[in-house]
This record gives sequence, structure tokens and C-alpha cells, in this order.
Amino acid sequence: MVSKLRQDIAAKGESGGGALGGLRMTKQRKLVYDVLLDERDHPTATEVYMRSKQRMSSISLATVYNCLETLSAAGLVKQVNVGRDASRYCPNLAQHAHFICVKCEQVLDIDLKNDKEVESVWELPEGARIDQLEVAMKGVCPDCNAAEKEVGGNG
Amino acid sequence: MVSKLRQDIAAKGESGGGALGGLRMTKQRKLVYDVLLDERDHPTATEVYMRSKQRMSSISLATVYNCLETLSAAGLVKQVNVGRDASRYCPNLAQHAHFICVKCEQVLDIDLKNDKEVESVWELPEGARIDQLEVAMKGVCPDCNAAEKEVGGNG
DNA sequence: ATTGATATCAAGAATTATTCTAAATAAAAA
DNA sequence: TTTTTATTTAGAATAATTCTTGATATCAAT
Repeated sequence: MVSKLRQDIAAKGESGGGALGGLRMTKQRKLVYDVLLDERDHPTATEVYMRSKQRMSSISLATVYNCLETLSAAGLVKQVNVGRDASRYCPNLAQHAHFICVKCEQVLDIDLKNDKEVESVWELPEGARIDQLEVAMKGVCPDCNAAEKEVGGNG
Repeated sequence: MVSKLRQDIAAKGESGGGALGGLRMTKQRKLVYDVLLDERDHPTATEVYMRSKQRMSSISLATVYNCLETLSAAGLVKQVNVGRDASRYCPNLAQHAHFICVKCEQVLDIDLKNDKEVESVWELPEGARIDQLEVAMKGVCPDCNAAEKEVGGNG
């Protein structure tokens, strides 16, 4: 049921409408999804709301939250949590980690190396079923790191 | 300065008192730390508060938050975030991941395999400095998984 | 012990992200 | 068109956390 929503959005890329086992492809959902695709900078719900509002002034913050939730449940979007900060959202479905720069606050996608598995480095408990794996890194991004060295020079 | 607090707590294990470059080893901090050491089930701040209150009825929630923050900053305690749930705290300083069971909500420490590095599986951006790495897994723990199969038997 | 400076505590107010509620609207099915 | 169901909207409610302020405790020096 949820997978049909997914298929629908991916295939059509249009808000043609149509029932999908109960889930509907609405203007709002399409808009929110487009906003995420257009600027892949891991916006928060509020940021998505502000961007969405520019194209559909009537949309509400609650609806943005609803849409993000629905899209996440449908597997089209990933909710990104780093520490206690507001959740961010990204439409990159490949397995990846997130890096947040404590200086400029930008979030970078970190891809998995070829032929590697995240799970392989952990002593996983036998008999457990793992549904989700969230990897978040905090630090200073290459840009800020370079800028820091130039100014401070304090090794 | 912060490392002295750390050393102090680790070495003495007592609330002897004493200045530590500004940071003080107070009864409250020691208590909060002891609570974490006594039951290593990754309690939330509120849970730590309730347990602490049994031993020091005058302690306040705000103080528990302060202590947890101080201990985290000192590197004695790790703040564990899984999704948007309340932060949990653990005194396990070895590098490890966390697994939370969506059924029983218990949190398990997942150790790193010998000779493995988490970083090794990721395409890390060159020039970045990584200060923190948080790995959180969600799923069903071995116990709940076994119980589930007995009852449902569904797929 | 007394004093002065500073760190910490406690209680409650404030903040913030998020979820909930209920009525209105839109879309699909009949 | 009518009926049914899903969704949107606005605002209230919630929950975790942080902030504020005055009171207390601790430290360092006398």
C-alpha cells in the first residue's frame, strides 16, 4: 500500500492524483517531496515549511509534518537525527551516514564504501532483527577546518 | 580542567570534594554518576532524576540535567540519542553503538568487533575533523523476536 | 573561623520541536 | 450526485530540555 505511493511518485513525478490503497498523492505531499528534491541540504521541517509556503501559501506547518511523516513511512524520504537537534529530511535513499559541521551546521551525506557493510564492524546480538541504522557524525567540515587553521594556527 | 574532574571521579570514587580547575565534585554530581553506574540500563534524565531522588530527596530535575550535561562534557558519560526519543545516558566509555528494541524499549550496548573501525566503512570527506560518532540501531531484540515468532508465526 | 569570590543548586518559567484535535475540505467510490 | 474516506488546517496540547534568578555551598585566602 505504501509502496504504491512510492512507485507513483517516482514514476509520474506529477501530481496526477489517484488512490493508492488508501494513500493519496496530494498536491501538498508532492510539493513537500519536490522541495526536498530541489535543494538537498537536509532542511528541517520548518525550513521545508517556509520553502513550501513560497509555492503554496496556504500550506500549514502541521501539513508539512504530516507529509514528511507519510513520505518517511513510505520510504521515500529519510528522517535524519543528529543529537537533539530538530530532525532534518533527505530524499537520498542509498544507505549513508550524516556528518554535521558544528561550525557552519551544514549536513553532508557520507556514502558507504564499495563492498562494505556497516553491520560488519559490530558484534550484533544473535537473534535480533535490525530494521534501521542511523549513523551520525559531528565535527568540523573540510571548509571550516581549513578556514580555522588559517586564522588560529593553534595546533 | 575537565579531565581533572574525570580523573577525580574515576580515582576516588568518593565525594571527597575538592576544586578541579573550577569544576567541583559535588554530592549531586557524584550521585547522578553513581546512579548511572549502578543500573546500566540507559535511563532517561527523568529516570535518573527519580532514582536520584530516592537517595537525595532534595535534588531537582534541573540539577540532574545540569549534572548529566557536566558529566557528558567531562567525557565520563555518553548521551545516547535514538531518533527523537528522550536522551538516555550511559557510563560506558568504550566505543560502542546502541540498539533499541521497538517492542520492549530496552537499549543494548553493541560493541565494536576486535580490530575493526567504524570509520573504515565510510567514504569520509577529506580534511574533515570528526569529533563524535553516534551509531543507533532500531529493531527487535533477541528476546522479543523469539517471543514474536512463538505467538504470531506470521512470515 | 571569617570573609569574599565563584560555582552550583533548586524551582519554576520559558522555549522549542513535535503531536494531537476537531472541524472543514478534497478526493475517490458508488 | 451522494456517500465515504483521507487529508488539510489552525490552533491547542505535550514533552523534553533550557533558561533565569535567588539561595546555598564550596574554595581560597586571611
